[in-house]
Amino acid sequence: MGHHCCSKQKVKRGLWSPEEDEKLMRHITSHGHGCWSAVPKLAGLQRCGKSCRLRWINYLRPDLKRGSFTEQEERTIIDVHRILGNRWAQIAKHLPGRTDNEVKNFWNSCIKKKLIAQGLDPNTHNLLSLHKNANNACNITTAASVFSLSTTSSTLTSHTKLTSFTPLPHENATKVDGFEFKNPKMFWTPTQNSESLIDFANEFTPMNHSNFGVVNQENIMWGPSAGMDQNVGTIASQEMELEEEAQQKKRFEGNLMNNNNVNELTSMIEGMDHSFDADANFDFDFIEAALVPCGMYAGGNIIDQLAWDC
DNA sequence: AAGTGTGACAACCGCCAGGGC
DNA sequence: CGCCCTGGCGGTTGTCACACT
Repeated sequence: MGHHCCSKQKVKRGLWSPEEDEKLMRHITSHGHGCWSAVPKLAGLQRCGKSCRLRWINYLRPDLKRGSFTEQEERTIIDVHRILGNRWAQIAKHLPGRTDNEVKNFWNSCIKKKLIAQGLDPNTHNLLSLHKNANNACNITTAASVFSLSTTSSTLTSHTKLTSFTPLPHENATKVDGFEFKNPKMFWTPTQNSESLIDFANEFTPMNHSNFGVVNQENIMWGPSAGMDQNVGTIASQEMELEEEAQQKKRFEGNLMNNNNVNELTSMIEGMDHSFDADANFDFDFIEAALVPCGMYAGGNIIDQLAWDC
């Protein structure tokens, strides 16, 4: 079944030949693509305009990065997917030179299996057995993010929800609420209203400023900073909400997450002595002091940052 | 050597939103 | 307003090379 743009013409389908690539490449480099539906005729191709567009975007474009994904790119995909879900085009924007199709294929053929092998649900990034065995000690052998965030909206300020956490591998385990946390670098403390960590996780919203995120060797995530979004849950008018969003957006500009500063931050944190203390409130001054030199702290968090990219 | 299974990558399909008329 | 066209997106299928039996 042809598309609107090519229904009247006899169109070729399937894999592109080197000759077709050459024609398309020559046409676009000298004339630009303009209206894609006009490209096949102008370039002398018996193809649908849509097919030409796809071929250019996914294969012929000169700024494409070739070769396999690096470990760093893989981490980025996992981290962003945890937050955005299957929004491949958005995820690809965090990987210069990679296309949404490429990211999607890589996810489906590779990352998905790795996560499952690690005992993680690739859709939610939760532990596969987390809900079934909420009262049992939870042991895993592979490092993963300590917790993950999922969203139901692109405006995460009012919808971000902490949904799960994952223990880290270490011989010195600490049990809290039946869960075995191993070698925690940092810890958030349950509120007085939380009967268990699960409750806490389910209750977590950006309004709970006193609670905080966790770090392991690979991933860092953290909750909103103290002093911001205090009124997110009670904003009365739409104007106020829009104003709040505009201010946040301004704060986050130019402060994109990347693995370099994540690694830098991780090494800084690991260099400090922060022993696990389930009763203590998280030391906000510490995290702020660590984040500012890395250029990652702008009164917001990674999650919001990503949301604004949508 | 031939058949079969599998994984990676390429391409297509249907849906949707936005813009022009 | 509805209709049509277009580009963008995500899910899915097709293709091919390679490994295995």
